[in-house]
Amino acid sequence: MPEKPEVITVSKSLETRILGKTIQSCQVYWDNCIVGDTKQFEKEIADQTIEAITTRGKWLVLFLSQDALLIHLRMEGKFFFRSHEIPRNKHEHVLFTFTDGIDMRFHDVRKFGKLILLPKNEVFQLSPLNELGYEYNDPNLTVAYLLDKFKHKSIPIKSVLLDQRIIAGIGNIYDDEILFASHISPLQKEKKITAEEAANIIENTKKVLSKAIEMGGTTIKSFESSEGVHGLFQNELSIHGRKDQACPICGTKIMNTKIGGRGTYYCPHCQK
DNA sequence: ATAAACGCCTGGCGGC
DNA sequence: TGCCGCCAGGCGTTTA
Repeated sequence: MPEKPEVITVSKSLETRILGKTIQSCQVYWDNCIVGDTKQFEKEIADQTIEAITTRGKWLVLFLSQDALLIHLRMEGKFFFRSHEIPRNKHEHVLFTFTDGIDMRFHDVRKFGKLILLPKNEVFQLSPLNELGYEYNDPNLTVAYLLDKFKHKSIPIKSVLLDQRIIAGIGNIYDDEILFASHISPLQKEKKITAEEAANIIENTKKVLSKAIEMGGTTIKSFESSEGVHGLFQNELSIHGRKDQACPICGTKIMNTKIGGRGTYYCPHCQK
């Protein structure tokens, strides 16, 4: 499930493939992945050139001649590049055909991904980007900010880190890794988090995500970057996916449970 | 007002 | 071997 590091990997990959290219036409084969009117989307995006690519939270932001194209990969969204002559795979739901005859194809088995076309000059002030919290490396992400956000609620810290309105870009895998590195139980209620623990969370959020970005993200079955290049961070995961294995610090058997409906891995000895 | 539950989706897996 | 039911899981929507 692409989180910030995987989205950045895809973004870099797209830069090398499509920057400066012009979209000749666009065909949508699954209406529900387009937010707004599909026919309008197809018509509007034609003849626009890809000028820049960035990310905000887990969103890919493609700056075009007139508009910004926002893409959320959700669970299994990815891009493939194919000559326009090659028949469409059943999971390829949107085909962007460039003027050089190459398609960029949005492939999404689970059909959870979303694409939105918005005016580019105000894209960060509009929904959904204006609802996102700070990026993992934003200097505004401080202990005071987190404690203020935590103050009135009583949900587990695990669920708080998944709340994109507070910190944008953390998903289920890095959430477990950040809490393990911080020695905090995912079940800990957020309002009981101390200033020292909040500082740990911030520090480890930066550490874990930076390292993962450096390594190209985590390759699991549902993530593959657009050129088929795989990330390497899966070899660095300390806790996520290691049910019944020994904790790398104390050797205690790693627990797997559900918190807020999400599969959660933690060490019951190291994480209090 | 907040929080839990549901719905969207399909491939893969365990059980029989 | 084949079929069935269940699960994963981000996030918007609905219900409690």
